[in-house]
Amino acid sequence: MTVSVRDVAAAASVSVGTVSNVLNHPDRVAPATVERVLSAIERLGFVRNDAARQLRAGRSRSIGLVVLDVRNPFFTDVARGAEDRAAEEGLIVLLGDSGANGTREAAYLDLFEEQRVHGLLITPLGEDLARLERLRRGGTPVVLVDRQAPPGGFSSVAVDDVAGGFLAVRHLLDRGRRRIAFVGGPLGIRQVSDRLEGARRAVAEVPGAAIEVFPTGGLTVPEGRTAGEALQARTPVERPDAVFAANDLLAMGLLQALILGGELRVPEDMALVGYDDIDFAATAIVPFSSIRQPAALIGRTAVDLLVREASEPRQVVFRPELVERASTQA
Amino acid sequence: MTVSVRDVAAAASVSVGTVSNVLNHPDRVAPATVERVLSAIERLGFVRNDAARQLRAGRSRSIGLVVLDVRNPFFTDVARGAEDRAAEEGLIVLLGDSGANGTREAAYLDLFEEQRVHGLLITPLGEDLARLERLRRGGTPVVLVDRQAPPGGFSSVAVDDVAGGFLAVRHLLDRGRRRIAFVGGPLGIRQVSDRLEGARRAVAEVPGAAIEVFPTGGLTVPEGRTAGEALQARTPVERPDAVFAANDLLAMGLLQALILGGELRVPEDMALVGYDDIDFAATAIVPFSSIRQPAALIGRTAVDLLVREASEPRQVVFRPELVERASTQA
DNA sequence: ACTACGATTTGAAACGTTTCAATCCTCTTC
DNA sequence: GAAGAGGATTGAAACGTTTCAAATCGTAGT
Repeated sequence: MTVSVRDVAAAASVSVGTVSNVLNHPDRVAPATVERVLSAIERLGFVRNDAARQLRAGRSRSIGLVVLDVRNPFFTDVARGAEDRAAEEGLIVLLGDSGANGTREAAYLDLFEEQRVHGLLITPLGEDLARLERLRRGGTPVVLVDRQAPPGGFSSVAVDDVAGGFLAVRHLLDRGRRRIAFVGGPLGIRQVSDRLEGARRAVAEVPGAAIEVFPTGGLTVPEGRTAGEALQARTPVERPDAVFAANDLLAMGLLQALILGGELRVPEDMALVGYDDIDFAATAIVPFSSIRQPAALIGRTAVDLLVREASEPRQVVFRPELVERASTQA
Repeated sequence: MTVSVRDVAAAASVSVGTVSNVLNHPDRVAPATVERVLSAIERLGFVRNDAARQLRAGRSRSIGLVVLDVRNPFFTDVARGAEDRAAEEGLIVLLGDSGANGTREAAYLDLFEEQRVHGLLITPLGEDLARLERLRRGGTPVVLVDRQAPPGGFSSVAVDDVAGGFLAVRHLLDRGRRRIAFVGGPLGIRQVSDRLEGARRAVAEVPGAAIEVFPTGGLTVPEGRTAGEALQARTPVERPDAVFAANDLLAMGLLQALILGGELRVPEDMALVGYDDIDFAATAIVPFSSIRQPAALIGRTAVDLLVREASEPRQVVFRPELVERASTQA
């Protein structure tokens, strides 16, 4: 049925070894022979079988990337950065979406392990890194994405989420707000708890400031909307005067509930800061302030570390920065 | 180095054939033996080598999906739908991003062909389907996504883009607008030219209405911004009073240029309709009207057709619908 | 006790590639 | 004209799995 290297060899009157050499080491083959083999390949419509190639090589040329949510523009930007860098190395990226779900995460890890991926990029869900540790020991380089690893262990590329949370809430306090709401969850996700930690520190520095946590079940627009309705329902005296959302999707949902659904004004009644600075933040119904992370660069760097992993694990940490917009104007 | 089926066989004192049967046809093996093999697998940390598996099987369990732009939420929604349906069939989706670039599209096709994917889902770039036709004849089912195929050829799942364009512009005309701008491009992309075609038909039905095309180099936010600046620069008398953007990312860019960058009001000075109805349209600085397409359902259906492709190619066409928002209020 | 039959298990072949030691040529060089 | 160098080519082994015909075992029926 399908054309194999053997058929090509026969058609070009050479051995299979030569055909393989034409494909992989053209310099070792006489130009005239290369020509002849290439034309046979063309004529027969031969297409390399990657499975056989990998089987022989012992390792594939793809790297697995497991993210928390593909629908979050932050992660697609990371993916894009990773793909670009991977392409430079002749590698391709397989994108898996764990949906912040432990079972799906495990399923993708199984899959990538069976595929003998060249390496693994992952935004791990919980604190249990045993599985990843096993993989790493088995010879598959692993890079933690958007999650700082303790030195000496995994390579990692992350943004200082505690600093980011601090930055966000400090900004709200600077604007004179004192009753801060933190919207985000589940707290089991490291990014969320770190951002909250930073927020608390900022609040601790200012006498009279307080923070209240509005936990959510996930980092999505609908969850944000639900939280917004809860805020909305409060009487003016017991209502926070500012919100820090753990990511921009939540912030979007909050805006929907506060402005479209309710009658609150942003920033007058409630200031808002988000996290990630996705493209859509600048064009939101009230363009909102956000903590920017260099998404594409994170992806790019992750692949970088992966390629060098052979030598030695390294931890890279980027600094987040505040982008001010209308949602926190005086 | 790595544990193979042979090692497991030795450890469990059975033949390799039996190990394979435990993995693939447990019912053919005596319960006690299954137990013994499973425990050996556990003990040795055996992981199936997918390359060898595929080599033997002749075909992989993954299906390739090539989209025009992963950063467009419409396509990630399609991907999500496809993944869900694929998971039900025990298949996994490999996501490729052509970036509306012929070279990258070809590269992904090469890759997927070498991987002997189970099937291919693609939003093809141009009109040249010869390559896909060859693939199909070679036994790899192909489903065209978001692009209608002529009956008898490929399976396809699409939305009637001409109808969508018609719907959008008809709505603008109903609102009393007469000078319509169409923002989109390149026109080589079928979706774009179809939507324009529908727009023209709507205009043709109303005496005194005119349409002007503002071509863009792509369907992205920055391209929309550029087009917006061009609109912005017009004097009031020669400026259109409504815009139909070929997709929502363009619409976002237009909003940025018109409102944030300029001094035009939406919808008073310029009404706006987008296409795709991505989640962010409802929360834009001016929530804008858009033509909704059932993205996740499209993905889901595409996999559905793929699985059935063996039997007979089918063409599915969904109807787009208008969602009205503030950008086209009276 | 003998046969037949079904349930288990076995072991070698096959999938299509790459690698590598061995072989074959063709020129140089002395 | 012989020896040697070195480029080009060959062909078999190996990668790890699944399949399938054949072998083995145990048991029920007569």
